Amino acid sequence: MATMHDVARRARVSVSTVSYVLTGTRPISEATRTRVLEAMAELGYQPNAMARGLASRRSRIVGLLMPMDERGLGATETAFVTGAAAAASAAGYHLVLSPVGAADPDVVRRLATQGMFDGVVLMEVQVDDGRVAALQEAGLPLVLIGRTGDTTGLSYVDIDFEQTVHEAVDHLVGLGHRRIVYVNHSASAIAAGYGPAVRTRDAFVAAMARHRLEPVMIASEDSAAGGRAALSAAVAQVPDLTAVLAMNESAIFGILGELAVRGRAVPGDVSVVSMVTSPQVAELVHPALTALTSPGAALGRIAMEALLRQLEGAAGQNHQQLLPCVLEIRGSTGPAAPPVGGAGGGAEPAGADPPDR
Amino acid sequence: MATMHDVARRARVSVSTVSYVLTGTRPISEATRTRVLEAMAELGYQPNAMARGLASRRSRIVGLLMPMDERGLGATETAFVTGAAAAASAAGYHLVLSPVGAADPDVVRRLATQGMFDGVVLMEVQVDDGRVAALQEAGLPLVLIGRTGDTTGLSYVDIDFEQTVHEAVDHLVGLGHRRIVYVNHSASAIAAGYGPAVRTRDAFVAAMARHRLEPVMIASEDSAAGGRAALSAAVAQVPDLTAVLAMNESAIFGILGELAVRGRAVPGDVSVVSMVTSPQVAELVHPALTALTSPGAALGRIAMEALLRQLEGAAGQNHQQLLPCVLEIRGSTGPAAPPVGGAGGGAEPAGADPPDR
DNA sequence: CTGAAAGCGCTAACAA
DNA sequence: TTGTTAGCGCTTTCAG
Repeated sequence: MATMHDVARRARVSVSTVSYVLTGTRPISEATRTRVLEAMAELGYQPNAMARGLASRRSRIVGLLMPMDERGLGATETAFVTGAAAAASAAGYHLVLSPVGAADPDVVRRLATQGMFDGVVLMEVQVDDGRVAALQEAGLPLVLIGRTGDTTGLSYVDIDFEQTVHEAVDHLVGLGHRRIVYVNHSASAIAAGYGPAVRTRDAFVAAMARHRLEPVMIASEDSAAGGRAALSAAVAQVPDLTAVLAMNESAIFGILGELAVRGRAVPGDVSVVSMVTSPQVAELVHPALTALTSPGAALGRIAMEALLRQLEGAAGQNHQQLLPCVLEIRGSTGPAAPPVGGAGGGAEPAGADPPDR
Repeated sequence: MATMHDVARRARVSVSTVSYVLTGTRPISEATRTRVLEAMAELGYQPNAMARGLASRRSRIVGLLMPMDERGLGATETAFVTGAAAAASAAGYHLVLSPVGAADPDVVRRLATQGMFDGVVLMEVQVDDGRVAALQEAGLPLVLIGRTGDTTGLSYVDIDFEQTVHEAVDHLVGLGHRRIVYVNHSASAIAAGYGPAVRTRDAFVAAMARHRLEPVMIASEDSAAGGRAALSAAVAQVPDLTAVLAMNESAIFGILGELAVRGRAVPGDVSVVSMVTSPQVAELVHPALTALTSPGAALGRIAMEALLRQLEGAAGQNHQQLLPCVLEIRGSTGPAAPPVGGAGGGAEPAGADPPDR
């Protein structure tokens, strides 16, 4: 490993000159610059990251802090990670993945004071999240994916759940649906103050109220089995429901499976909308799911870019941004079945509706 | 940020003593040790990661190098990442996620010579992968997830594709199936020497030969649409097929969808086995998929542990390990339909099968 | 068992 | 436009 001294000697300049052509923090004559550059190339020189970090107090490492439970990451969270990683990499930063549960702010505090991170992106933020305070106390530049309850003085990027729910409900109501059930995340997630679960719940109530409809919400475990149970509960509570709204990539398949088992055709008898879903997942089933596609990788990228801007430029403004999910109509939604009618549309030419386009 | 000097002063010892209680590289009397520890606690001291790295030439950072194309990661790859991250974190190492295409060994070389990584895990290894050579030249401890063609002198952890395919084929043959079609990854992946695709292809040919059956393989794009096309191609080539073997988490849903559209019941008419699949995915559909469950997170964890052992202990042995996928029989496989029989099982109790449409 | 001091490879004053 | 040099905070000889 060639060092800066080697380069300096070979280019017949001082180390500081070499350093300055590297950092560009002071003017260098074209002649010496090229001499230095040549020397570097000839020696295959690469600046030592640790030495740089120590001397400059900037590691060029950013952290991505995320809880990683046994279940692993869903498609949406994975997209955040890859988006953030790509953005960091593109800007010449390294991205450290740190598994840190929302429950242990102490681990976060330790990480923050080690001087390894120039800044961090915090994922899966809870409405009341101790990690945020720990990070702020450490004075570490910070961007959230998700939001705490009080966001004053914080930078965040999040999905616009309110708008997403409203759009979903409007779509269904526009098709004539009135008995719509919302399948949310688990009761424990809601109780824990998991933002997406809490915000969609509230938005659903509001959206239904706007249409003077009664909001029925069912909590569901994040699994196919949970989805089946949820659908059963939904039908028990609203036997003549015509539409299911869900925000649970894992449960959605159980919901569809249970509908099939019960002989309720999609979308003939029941329309299904999946919120915060990736197109890949939506296309997995037949008919493909009408969905509100999550911004996915874009969210991770935007969060990372906001953080890097904060690191490069002088701190300054907070970046607060909500990204909408975009409605993509596929085959799983259709006009509501006529209010009375026999149970099930068995007589309809089932093959007739040409779902996906 | 308190430094070591502060701690030393407060504990009335020299900096070196503080350092030694931290690293444990030389005996310290119990008395001074506790004095130092107290001083640290009182000051909330955390050793500076960069300074440590510079002085010790060990960053305690390991890299996870992976290609990250637009599509993002599948469930299996995500599991590798989380497994590796957890293992690194548990051992007190930081894990840097670096997106590095198989196509740019130069980027790898640059990363390797920056002195940021104590070692790296390389994912999605191609049979002929320039990154491996780049890493070896840089003298960086290295563990692969996947394998190159020639593995002498290399450490790797990989799925035992040969065994996996044999087990899958044996399962189907044991159920009486003889016309089995294998749906592999895309033709371009196979051509590029993507290990899983190449190895399963060869293993499938061998497994079928062992049973004196003709191996028919169809290449499929990694998408639901690709799966539909693949199933169509399969039926075109083997109209009376009774079983489909697939190793393509994305295509499998298209395959199932197309089977449903063609009125072929699963498993009544056609049995389906999905290889290298996570249980979550297998449970997504109805009937749930008989699958060879991939070791997932375990693979990432084992690879990382092998790397860390290499870093801690004196280099030494290569770790070469193949992990089996375990056969989990669910609802998508059953006895082969009788060799002649009418087209389709129209007379069967239709309620039994899942027609999700 | 403990201290003093020489770096690790770089950045950034300070000085020319 | 360039050189000299004092650190950055720690590890690790070398001495006691």
